[in-house]
Amino acid sequence: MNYFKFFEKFILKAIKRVAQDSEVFIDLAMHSFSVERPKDPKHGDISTNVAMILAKQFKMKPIDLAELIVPELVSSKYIVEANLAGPGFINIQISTKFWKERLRDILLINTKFGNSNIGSGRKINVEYVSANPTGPMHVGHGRGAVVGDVLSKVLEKSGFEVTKEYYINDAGNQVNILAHSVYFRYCELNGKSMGVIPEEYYQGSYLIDLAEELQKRDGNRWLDLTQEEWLPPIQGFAIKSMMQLISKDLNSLGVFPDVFRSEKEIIQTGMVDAVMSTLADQNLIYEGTLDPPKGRENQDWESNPQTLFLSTKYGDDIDRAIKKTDGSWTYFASDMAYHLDKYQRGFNRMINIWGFDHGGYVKRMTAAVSALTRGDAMLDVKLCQLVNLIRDGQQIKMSKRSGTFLTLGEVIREVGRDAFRFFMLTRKNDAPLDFDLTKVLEESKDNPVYYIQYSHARGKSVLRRASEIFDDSKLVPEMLAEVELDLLDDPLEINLIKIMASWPRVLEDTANSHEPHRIAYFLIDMASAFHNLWTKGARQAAQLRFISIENEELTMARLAMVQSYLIVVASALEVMGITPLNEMR
RNA sequence: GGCCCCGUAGCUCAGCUGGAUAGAGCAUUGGAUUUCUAAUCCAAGGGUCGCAGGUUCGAAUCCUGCCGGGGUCGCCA
Repeated sequence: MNYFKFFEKFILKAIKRVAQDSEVFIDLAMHSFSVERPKDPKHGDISTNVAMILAKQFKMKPIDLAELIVPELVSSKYIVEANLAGPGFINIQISTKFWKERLRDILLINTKFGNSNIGSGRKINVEYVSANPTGPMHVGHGRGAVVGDVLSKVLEKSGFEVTKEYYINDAGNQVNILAHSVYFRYCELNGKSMGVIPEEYYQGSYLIDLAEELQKRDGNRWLDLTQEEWLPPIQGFAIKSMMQLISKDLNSLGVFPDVFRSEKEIIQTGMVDAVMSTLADQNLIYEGTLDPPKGRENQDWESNPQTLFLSTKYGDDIDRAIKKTDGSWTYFASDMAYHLDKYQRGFNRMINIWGFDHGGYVKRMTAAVSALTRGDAMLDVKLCQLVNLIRDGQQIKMSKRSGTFLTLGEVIREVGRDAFRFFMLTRKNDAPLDFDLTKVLEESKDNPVYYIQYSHARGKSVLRRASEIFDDSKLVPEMLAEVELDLLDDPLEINLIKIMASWPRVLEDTANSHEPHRIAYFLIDMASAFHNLWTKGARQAAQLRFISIENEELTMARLAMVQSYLIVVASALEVMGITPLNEMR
């Protein structure tokens, strides 16, 4: 249960009663008041600006309206106090009874606590990574993979029917170069003198490995053929191998796309042609010339007429080319077809996770989606900023030539899946991220992964200790849900419970904003509240220790809280794709 | 030159889609160890939220214009 929504509904009812009493008609469909947690705890648990927002409709001063609302609120058994403050805020103190009930919710609903139905079963497509199958992925791809994967899990928990999708760019120039690069290495292996590898070819040694594999499989049968003969099969072989490599790395990250969609297939089945003729029917395609970009050197610019899509009609800055001079479709053209393909598969909500260098591409794609679906589908593009790799305080300069290129697979093998996933979400996606290979494995509170895992291990350790004293059957969540919880009354305890109770809200906000980093920050907050309590009990106030032999009732209440904590941490970690640790040794 | 993103404490960054006295970690200083794991905790100092206007009861948040940093700019994907 999202408790903010719960009280929002309650406030709404109170408003209705006040409106009735004062014979005012108010338009509640338009309500947009806030119900939030004030920064200052002195202002209560929740605070609403409803009186300020609706004052005009009531033709009253905010404060006068608030005074009418307050008595209505206090009638709830869950509200112990409501008072007005400042220019017309209503600050509400929620009863401890309410928080104790949330604790029971957690114990009974377990890891499904926080699940909601805001998606109401609607389909949504999350396209992520989509790295070109021309080489191994780097950490930047890993960031996109984690962002997309965690977002997908959040959306699933929020009642959407999610499809995780990877678009394979297996058509066009880059995969041609790939084929040539492999063939070059293949010829070298077979003793043909090839000279220096051309600069535009992919240089990486992984292609030598690939060529060796090819030779092992086929011997020298491709050697003396024409390009027309060798290119298609070798290209197919190379793409397939690269995709295996990429999938393997994704899997080791815990990322498993549901669908791999091939660009080549989309082109070959004629979807692009079909889409373009539809657009032509709508007069959205024309022959024209583009102006050269201003302010930079373009000595090679030739103003040729070309086939353009009228993306300016849908908010783009200029119209965009859809055909190359050789007559083939541009990447944009096939990407339009691909997005229509998604729409036709039933997705009118799409999220794309892209690298930051594709920022200039967003407007034309959202324009294309509105044109192709006549405004029925919406596309949200999330751009992930660069990841800077750092070791021992020094930035690792990535250069494919000098061989200081660290692939995603290598980094995951070094730091582990869980740490990598967590750190990828310690920044919002559009901020650059420093990834420090040394710090990630550091065992201290500077390292949020350890901080959180340690708190979980501590909780587990309490339960292990408890099971030496009590019967195990008493310690399972369902049984702990039955214990008397009123004995939990320390501010630190209530604070922890409040944070745990806000988990559903965090999930909802994340699902609505498409910002998975919020989960990471929530976990840090919650772990901090737990450590506070722990340390205080262990050192400053022995009466706060979770287990006190002489008071079984109190101990059971606290074990219920610890068990709840473990449940919420575990489910937040689960969403992040991270395995909670039971002990740190 | 056009477009997109960023600018918040000495450093790295949050800031709940417009709320009250702007937060956290690191660093600095001073404290807590007969423990359910000190791999933790507590306290203190530290700010013209890049600048200037605008919108309104109210702006770090929305709009406009500058300044600074990054990205990107026809037939690469």
